Amino acid sequence: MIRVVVADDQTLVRSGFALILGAEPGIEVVAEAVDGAGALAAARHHLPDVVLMDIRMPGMDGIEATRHITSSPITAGVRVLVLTTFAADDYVVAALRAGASGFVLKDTEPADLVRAVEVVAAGEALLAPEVTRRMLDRFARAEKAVLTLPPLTQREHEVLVAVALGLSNLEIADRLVVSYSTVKTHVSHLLTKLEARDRAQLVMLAHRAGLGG
Amino acid sequence: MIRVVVADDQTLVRSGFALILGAEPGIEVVAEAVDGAGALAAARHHLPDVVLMDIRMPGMDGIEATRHITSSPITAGVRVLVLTTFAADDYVVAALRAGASGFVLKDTEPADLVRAVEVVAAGEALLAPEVTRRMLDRFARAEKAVLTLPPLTQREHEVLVAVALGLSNLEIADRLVVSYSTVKTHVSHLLTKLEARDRAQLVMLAHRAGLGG
DNA sequence: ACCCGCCTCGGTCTGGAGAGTGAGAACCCC
DNA sequence: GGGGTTCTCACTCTCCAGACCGAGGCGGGT
Repeated sequence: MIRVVVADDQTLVRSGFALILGAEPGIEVVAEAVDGAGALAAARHHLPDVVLMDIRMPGMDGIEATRHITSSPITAGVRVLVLTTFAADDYVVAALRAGASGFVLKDTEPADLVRAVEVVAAGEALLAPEVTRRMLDRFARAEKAVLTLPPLTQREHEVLVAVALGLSNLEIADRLVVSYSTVKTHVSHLLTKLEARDRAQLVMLAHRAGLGG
Repeated sequence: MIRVVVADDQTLVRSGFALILGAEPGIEVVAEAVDGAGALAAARHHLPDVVLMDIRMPGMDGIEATRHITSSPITAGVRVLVLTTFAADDYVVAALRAGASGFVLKDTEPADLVRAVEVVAAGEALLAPEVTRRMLDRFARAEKAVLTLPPLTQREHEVLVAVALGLSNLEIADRLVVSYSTVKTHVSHLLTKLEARDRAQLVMLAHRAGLGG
């Protein structure tokens, strides 16, 4: 039996979801909440499998409540399924950062809502297709932003990584088991190839290229 | 009518998927391919709505083929739904970077596979629950990884940002309209506070703290 | 009035960074 | 064998980075 808490400030919406879920044989709605604080309290008290959380609520909003639930050891294991009307980017990202396990739109078919609850209760995550598309776009854009480095030799690449870690030439020499002079040669080549002036710019470029975390 | 190309090197698997999809009223399998090159050729020739793409294939693999399909203007609009046995992180990330619109596991129920094809054909994106979970974890980890800096004064913060950009002390002095000596003082304080040895480490720490892009 | 933190500036001194040059060894390709 | 690239190492020289010192102005808090 999947135990669910439904949190939404709009009575009609909340009742509707509770009815839909309650009608399902394997699902039981153990509590309802009208704001974030209530949702948090219900989560702590009932320790449900899933909290169906609206984002826009008076007082503590759904994002904040989600953050508390997912970060508190007391409510560890309680999954949050976020509900919203629009798939606005800011909401999605904020909800994901807050630790939400799912993101579904309010115009979802009842059957899909039930399925989403079941999936999330099983420990999986699920996003509405529109939301997934937006996330993938973000992913793609984030990846395109990285700097592409000119072709570097194997050794130069290793030295660049070491430089990006903040190591001195002497430390790099020790790390790669070569002489101090050799390291300086490689660094000098890197400065030329990457059109950098000093190792500080080298560190910057390496990080922008995704080499240093 | 949704037109689909099925690409998989394993004959049984390929035929199975083609049968499942072909049996659906709204779906038509227009071509099959046994490797990445064949998938790419079929995509260019038939311009299907969806290419069902296996990752592991001889010669050009599914990732590479996906990259070609999504980046070529000829096959613009052709969606790629990636199929795999395991939700290995590297595969997922690589597929997403390559521009895949979906990611489903081979043990998916036939009905869910059909649904995935329909969703992807509609221009949306869809990920298998396990895959979504992994992506969310990545998201969460990427956010948690940022370094928290010790309290810095306003001026120190400005100098740190400038250092992170790769500027020299003289350039920073010009940028902030102060003397060279003043910049050195601030930098020296930064080195002490952040427990860094030189400005290279300062650049690294600044980037890890999310100050430099 | 006093203290304290921040910002400002100047001085000296040491060490490492980086430029520039030359050169030997290993490897691959034609 | 000759030409190319890469990796290796050494030497000189210049210059900035950074440590360390002191000091004045300015604002807030006791």
